[in-house]
Amino acid sequence: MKYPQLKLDNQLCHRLYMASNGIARAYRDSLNQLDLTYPQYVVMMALWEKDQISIAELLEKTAIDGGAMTQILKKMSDKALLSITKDSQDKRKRLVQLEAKGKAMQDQAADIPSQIRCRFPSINEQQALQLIELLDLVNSDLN
Amino acid sequence: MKYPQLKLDNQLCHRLYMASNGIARAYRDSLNQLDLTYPQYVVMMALWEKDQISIAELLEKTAIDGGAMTQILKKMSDKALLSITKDSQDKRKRLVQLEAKGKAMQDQAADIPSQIRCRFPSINEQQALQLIELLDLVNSDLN
DNA sequence: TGCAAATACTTTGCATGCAAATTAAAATAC
DNA sequence: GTATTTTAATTTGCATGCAAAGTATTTGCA
Repeated sequence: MKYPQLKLDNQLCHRLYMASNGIARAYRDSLNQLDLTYPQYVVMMALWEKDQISIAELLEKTAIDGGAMTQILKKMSDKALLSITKDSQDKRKRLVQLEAKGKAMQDQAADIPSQIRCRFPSINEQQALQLIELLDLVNSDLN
Repeated sequence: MKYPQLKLDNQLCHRLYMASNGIARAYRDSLNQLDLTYPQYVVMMALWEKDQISIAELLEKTAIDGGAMTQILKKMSDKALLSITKDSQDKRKRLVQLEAKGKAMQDQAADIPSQIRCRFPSINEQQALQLIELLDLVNSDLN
């Protein structure tokens, strides 16, 4: 190997790629029971925290792509999880609010985090917190 | 908020999601100059390390999806970066080998890692290594 | 030997992630 | 006050990631 810096073993990004895909895969069984994809679950978490927010605010909280968000919200609206209304103050904005079904789903989702946690026996609490801390540093550098 | 475990701020997975997408985005400028996407770059790194490997071996090293790999290799083959031949021993297998253009690209790619590294001024070397260590633990639990 | 099971890939259909173009409405500029 | 710019979303086209189905070979086992 001519350039050690090009070895896959030395790539932080490749590890993030594998971890991100792998964890999303780990969520799949739990989320299938709620008929949610991972990005849709993220939208639900954002709305459970704060309902009645604009799409722009939802984009900021979730870091989901804007183009994808339009499609995601349409599907979630079709599933009666939420509804979208025009903001009467600023007609460019649209407001997202949870419907009854979406609100009720929160109780069913409450167990998911611990289910996922069980999938990572090699990581103790301290390491999980450390990982979060380091990822926050990474993300802070991404603009 | 009824369930603190559902807060976005407490989600390791969401941070991984943001970091993975964000870093891949950070690679984009550099990779555009080589006319490569990030997964294609990963394939190149795998082949620079070890040429003449089967698609199965490439899948294992890169952790790219099998269905996607077929398409990715086709595009890379169209770009004359590599070629694919049938294994004469086992006709189910196909072997991937770098073409001249793909081999030459390694020199141009050699600067990419340091370019990316500069995008993360908040992370020192020790933290980068620690992050790699923790991600390896995560990935080891993802079998 | 003969055939079911496993392997190595490919194909298909759906759900994003992303960049770029587009539309509509509000904010600013002059 | 109208033109220009900015902001909020949607649309479009392309590249995966993923599950499931399909194809071609090779193994394994009776």
